[in-house]
Amino acid sequence: MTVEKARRGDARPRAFEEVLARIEERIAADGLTVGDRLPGERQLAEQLGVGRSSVREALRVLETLGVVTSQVGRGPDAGAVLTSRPGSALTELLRLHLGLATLSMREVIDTRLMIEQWAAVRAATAPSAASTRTAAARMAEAVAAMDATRDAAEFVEHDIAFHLALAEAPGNRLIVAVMRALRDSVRRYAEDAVVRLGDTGGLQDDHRRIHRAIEDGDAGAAADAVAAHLARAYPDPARQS
Amino acid sequence: MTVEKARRGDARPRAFEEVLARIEERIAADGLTVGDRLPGERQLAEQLGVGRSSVREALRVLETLGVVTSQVGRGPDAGAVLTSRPGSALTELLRLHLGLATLSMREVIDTRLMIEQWAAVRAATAPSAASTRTAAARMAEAVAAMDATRDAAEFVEHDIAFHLALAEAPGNRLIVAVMRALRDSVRRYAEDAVVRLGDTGGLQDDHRRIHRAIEDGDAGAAADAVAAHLARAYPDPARQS
DNA sequence: AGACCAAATATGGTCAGACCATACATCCTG
DNA sequence: CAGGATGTATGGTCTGACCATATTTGGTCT
Repeated sequence: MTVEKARRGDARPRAFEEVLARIEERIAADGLTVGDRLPGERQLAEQLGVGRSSVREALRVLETLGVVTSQVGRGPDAGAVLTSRPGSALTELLRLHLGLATLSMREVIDTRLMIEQWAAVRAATAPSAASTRTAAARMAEAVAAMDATRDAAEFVEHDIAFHLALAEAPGNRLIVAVMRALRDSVRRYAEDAVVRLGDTGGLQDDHRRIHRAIEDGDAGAAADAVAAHLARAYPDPARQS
Repeated sequence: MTVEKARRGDARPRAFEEVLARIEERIAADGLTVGDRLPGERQLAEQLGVGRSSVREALRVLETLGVVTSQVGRGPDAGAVLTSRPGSALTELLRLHLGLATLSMREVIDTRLMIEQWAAVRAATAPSAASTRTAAARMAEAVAAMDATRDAAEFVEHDIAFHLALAEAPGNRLIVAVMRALRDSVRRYAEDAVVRLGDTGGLQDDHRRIHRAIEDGDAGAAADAVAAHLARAYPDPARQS
């Protein structure tokens, strides 16, 4: 039968969605901000005329999205507190969709290349900005730390710090959050890459080249250095440049 | 029994998190993919030795992250089905964090600039690739549709289509998902921008310039055109270039 | 046979109530 | 006044029940 099941994707109002909307309204109306507390689950349920389980599902969604965290017990810190962790949600998102093969590693690597090139160009364009200075200092520290270790896992940790510092240079929290999620989701892959390469000297040369280009304010060189680095660490079989 | 009391900030293992992990394992082990069904809530609860409410909270998380959708009723399509919608989660994430002032509009606009420049350069570098051809055609359509309307809301709809087509040119689903979320979260802001500008001729000139640069394979011109376009649509008071 | 309608059933959605574990608040004792 | 015992508010979890929905099943009528 060629019957279209049609409209089943449409509005099916669920109680927890209503709760979600009401909580959002409340946040906006009361001007709640990070650190403020929401009413207790039982109280919310009564106020909104729903069961406590529906309230809990709504809070679970907010927690997943990094907007609240829940603490048990009693006192000022107990209950659902507004927070701000866009990063954990992004990380979960990437991890799960990578697992489902909805996203490929190549797409993740390409996205990293986009972000890091952008950040490097921005940083090199404003080499004396405060955020660039901080980032450059942390990048230098990370390079030194990578020099000082022979352990692959430790090397990767400092490598992550290096690239995260780079992404933080332009001072865009959204991009930092995305970058952090990307790095977390490819952490294991990165270790494999280090082990496979064996010699980390080439990677360190790249790191120094990136750092120097930013210090010199040479945006073009910075972009090239980042591209060369990612091409070395994650060679793309499909693209031969 | 290994008693670790778990200090305050440590992992507080919750039943639904265990369920989440087990479902993930199951997806990986059974090689489940988009379209496959998970067992029913009651069955899962029994298998995992937890209450149904805990299973439901786990499923709510997965639904929030765009990994499953739930359908009521009976039959092959009922129950929790694996899907792939990273976009809706990203949109919610951005909307909520913009509401909480965790992210600023400027950061969102800057991220858009990054993505669109990257996409334009990629497209211009491979002007004859299939994905670029498709994208260019849709961009041309969108430009024509914008020419044909005087309604701000309708203009914005086609404008979104134009920019989304641009982002899709390189064929990276992750970046497309991010771009879609960004556009959705600034939709209202975009309408205001159009109304404020009054004349959409300049925007259309930009659109044509972007499209032409891609057709001509001129990566530099494409990047410049995108930057000029976003600077016109969302002037940055802090940056005077 | 076929078409149509009614009952059975599987599924998610929701609620109410109970109980536990936790962690601060309060009170009582010495 | 210090320190422990008790109280209590909070989230976490389970159970059981019922509802709404949508398919499946089976029976009945034409």
